[in-house]
Formats: sequence, C-alpha cells, structure tokens
Amino acid sequence: MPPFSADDRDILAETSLFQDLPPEELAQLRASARPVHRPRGGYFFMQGDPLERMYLLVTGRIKITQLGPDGQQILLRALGPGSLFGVVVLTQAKECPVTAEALEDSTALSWTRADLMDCAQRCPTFALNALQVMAAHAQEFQERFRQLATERVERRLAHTLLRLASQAGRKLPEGVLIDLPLTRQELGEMAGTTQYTVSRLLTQWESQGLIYAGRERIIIRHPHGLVSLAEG
Amino acid sequence: MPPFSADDRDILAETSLFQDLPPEELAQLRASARPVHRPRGGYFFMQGDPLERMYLLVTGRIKITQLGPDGQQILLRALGPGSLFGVVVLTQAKECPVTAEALEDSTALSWTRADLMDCAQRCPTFALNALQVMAAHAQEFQERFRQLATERVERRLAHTLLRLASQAGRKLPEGVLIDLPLTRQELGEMAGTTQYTVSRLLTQWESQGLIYAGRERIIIRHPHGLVSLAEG
DNA sequence: TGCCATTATTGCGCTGGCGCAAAGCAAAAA
DNA sequence: TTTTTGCTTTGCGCCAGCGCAATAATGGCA
Repeated sequence: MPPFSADDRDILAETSLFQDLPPEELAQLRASARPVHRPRGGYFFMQGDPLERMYLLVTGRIKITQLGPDGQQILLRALGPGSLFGVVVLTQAKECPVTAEALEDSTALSWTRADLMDCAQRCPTFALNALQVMAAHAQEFQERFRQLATERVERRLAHTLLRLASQAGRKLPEGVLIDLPLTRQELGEMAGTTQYTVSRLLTQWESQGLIYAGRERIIIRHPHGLVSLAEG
Repeated sequence: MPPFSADDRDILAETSLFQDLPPEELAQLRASARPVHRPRGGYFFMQGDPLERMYLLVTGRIKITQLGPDGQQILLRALGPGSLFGVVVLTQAKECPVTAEALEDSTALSWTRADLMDCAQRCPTFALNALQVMAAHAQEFQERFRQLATERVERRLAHTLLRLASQAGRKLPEGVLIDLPLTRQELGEMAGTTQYTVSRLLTQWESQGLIYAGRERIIIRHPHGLVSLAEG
C-alpha cells in the first residue's frame, strides 16, 4: 500500500511550491516522493549534514534550529503538517545550515535534489514557485531581524506568539491554541530572550486574561490584546 | 552614446544572477537594461513604493534600509558597484519592503519585472540563478538573526565590520579600508545597537591598534584580531 | 497509586548597554 | 576666512532583562 495515499493528492496540491504545475510534472513528483518517518526527538537532518533532500511535513510537528559556533541554539521555525522544510536543497549549498527535529512522531514526504532540479529545469513554473518560497523566507527573516534589533522583549514575544498562532493556530471555544509543544526555553529561542523572561511575561499576560499558559501549551484568548502589545 | 557602454559587458558577465546564460538572453537583457542615476541622498526606491524594477549598481554606494511601524530604522545592507538590489521584484510582491538610498552619486542598470519574468520563463538557468541569490539572502539573514539573538554587542559589531570588509573592503598599505561612507549611527543600525555604543567600541579598538576609526571611514589594521573578538 | 523526569515559576542581585546632554571636530558652504 | 552643519566622543545615571538557585507544578509511566 502506498503510504499517505489518501492525502498525497491533497497535500501536494495545497502546497505553494507545487501550484500551477502541469499534471505530468505533478505526477512525476508524486512518483519520486519518498516517505520518511521520525519518532519524537528524531532528526530529519542535522546542521552540517550533506544536503540531500527536501521535505514536506505530512503529520506531526517539527522544529528548525540553528546552532552557533559556541553552542548557543536558536529556534528559527516550528512547523506543522503541510509545511516545507529543507528547501535550501534547491540551491548549490552543500551542507544543511540548520537542524530539523521532530517535536512529536512525524511523517514527511521527501525528494532528492536531483529530482527537484530536473523538475526546475523542465518547468519554469516550478522554479518560479521555488523563488517565491525563498523570497518569503528572506523577507520573514529580514522582518524578524528588524524586530529583534529595534523592539523590546515584550513586543517580540507578542509577535512570536501571534506568528505561531497564524501558522499553527487551532480555533478552540476558549481562544486560539498554538498547536505546537513548545517549552518556555524554545519560545525564548524564537523571540531572542531567555526562558525566565518568557515565563514572567506569560504569567503576567495570563493574569491579565490575555492568554492561557500551560505546560507546552498556550491558548490566546484575546488576540487583539496581544496585537496591541505587539504594535504598541 | 549608450551609457556605461565600456562596462556593460563586464558587469553583467560578473554578476552571479547572469551566469551561464545563453548569449541571446544576455543580449536581450543588455538591450532592455535602463540606466538610472541618483545623486547622494537620492532614492532608487522607497519602502511602500509599487515594486517595479531590479537594479544592478554600476558606480557609487547605496544602503538598503527598513523602517519599522514606529519609525525605527535599520540598515540591512550597504552595497558597492556590482551589487544587485531590488531582487524581490522577481516575486509577486507588490510593494518594496525596503528603501534604497544613494550614499554617494550612483548609477545603476535597471530592468522591469516583465523583462525579468519573461527571461525566467524562457530560461531555467536564469530562474535557478535567481533562486541562488534569494537563498543566499535568506541564509544571510538567518545567520544575522542568530547572531543578534545570541551574541553580545561587541561580537556583533566585530562581525559587522568583518562582513563589510569582505563585501566592500579595499586593500591599503595600512590595512583593509571599508569603502563605504557609514556613520556610527548607521553601523549601529546594522549591528543592532546605538551610535553611542558603536563609538565607544571603535574608540576602544582603535586604542588597541586593531582599527583606524575616522569620520565615516574605518580601516581594519588587524583583521585576525577582530576575528578573534567575533568568534570569542 | 506513587515515582520520576521535565518543565515552569519566582525571588534576588547584578550588569551590559541605553540614551540624554554637552562638548569637541571635521568637512562643506558661504 | 568664518560659518554652518553634521558627525563623533564621553561622562553619567539608570533600568530592562539576564541568569542563578531554589521551589513548585505537570504529565508520563510502572
């Protein structure tokens, strides 16, 4: 039985990288996709590995981290189903610049660089889609760079929660659940601060009724309240 | 007389975006290039403008800045001849996300989105080159984001000077001149700190003989000294 | 049910770096 | 030359946020 067969069609068609491709290319990509599974704590790839595959997350959650020369880690992105990662394989880079770790049991489809490059050669639409994806990354990090350089911790954390909610938010009766099991430490790594400061801010916001803060679980009760914190 | 005719050939051929293109595409791009001049302080484009053109700097220096919602500015990049800017026009973004201002009298070649998109449609090599350029941006900002999030000001400023030297360094007998007229304020905007802290650090490094710090002019006397500051 | 490993909270002291304000300088303009 | 303008330096006070250390909560697991 082909893995993920029930969802293959949908998930490729819903991914921006694969938009507007001719049917034969899409079919080819479906055929060359290889399923990969990782248990909680497992790695899809690690920083420094030879760069070989691009992934599309089908089920589970993962985090993308980067390690500095002195071992300081930051969390660049936390992703749920439908997200691409390892897109950098579309370039001539040789090593993974980041690590992809499963936050829970996860499955992904993966493609080799060769398969993708062939497709890009044949099909300009694919190459242009890839360009969009890259450009979106570049802009996101420019933006986050500016925030980190110019804004105070409180605002940055508010922005971080809002971004997470928009990427992995799940509507609940009480509010929007950030559907990713992130610790205070990890939130700190995303917002550019420490676990302690994150904890203090979340506690404060909870006492104001803005959010619910649980263990690896945050529900935003009043998004507009956070927005006004984030924007001033 | 066609402007820049003496340099056109060289400058396109030396630009990574135009590498390995078939001669007819290159000729087409040469033909569709439009020269643009801006005096010191002039703008090639401003944040929020409709996104229309990509530029290749031929002479002069420019800076790329981004403005936050509260008017806090940061300096994303400072560029010299041979640098591309406005590459984001290759995507479907509608507004300029940044501002490009001439630090001195500058001339550039420019292309419309339509010209470039046509080229990308016809020529996969061009689209893949564009992908490389975007990916390089994305990685650079991921990297700088990490530095900003995890490193102290001293290190970040050292990194900033080294990066500037590698991008716009000119060898002099006394050391490597950073060939860009940047104020302390602007260096601060790049490194994520204030003009005051930049001034204090530069003074300190000058007294240690690591650099020469003049008005809008810095010469790195001992690159390895800065490197050891930057890396720890 | 109770145990254990993680994760989260919070009091406390400390300091890196911010930012005002004033003075000093250098280059360009008049 | 003098003036003007913009850049740079530096003293000083201050506080946001860091990070240790101790404690408490939570959830998985036997």
